[in-house]
Amino acid sequence: MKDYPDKMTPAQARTFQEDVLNIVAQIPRGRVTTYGIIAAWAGWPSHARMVGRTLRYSPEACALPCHRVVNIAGRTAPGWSAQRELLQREGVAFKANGHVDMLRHLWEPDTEH
DNA sequence: TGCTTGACAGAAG
DNA sequence: CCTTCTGCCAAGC
Repeated sequence: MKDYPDKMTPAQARTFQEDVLNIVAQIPRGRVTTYGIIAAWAGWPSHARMVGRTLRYSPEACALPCHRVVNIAGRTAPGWSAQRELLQREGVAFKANGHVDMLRHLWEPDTEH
């Protein structure tokens, strides 16, 4: 038995987007989370790419700390060099390979402070 | 309707 | 560590 639906209805797509933005808004300063984690928390484990799409194309995302979302390897978004500086400004440590130190900064919605 | 594109993830070489 | 490939799935064309 599957624990999640096969496809999103328009209504579910709206909910998904709201949940994504909602979660992103909760990421504490100096912490980061991943696309996959956000997708899973929104109830759609296999929709990590949708999270990226939502942040990329939602006007609301601009007002949120969307720079605190990186991929699971700690790599910042391609074509967005400013993201790294925004994070460093918050005290996020980067490893020698240019990736975020996930072990130190990874944050999950249910582990809030 | 069918093929291509990603702000992804994971495995392989 | 980096590149490439596969699986993933909504959007665009």
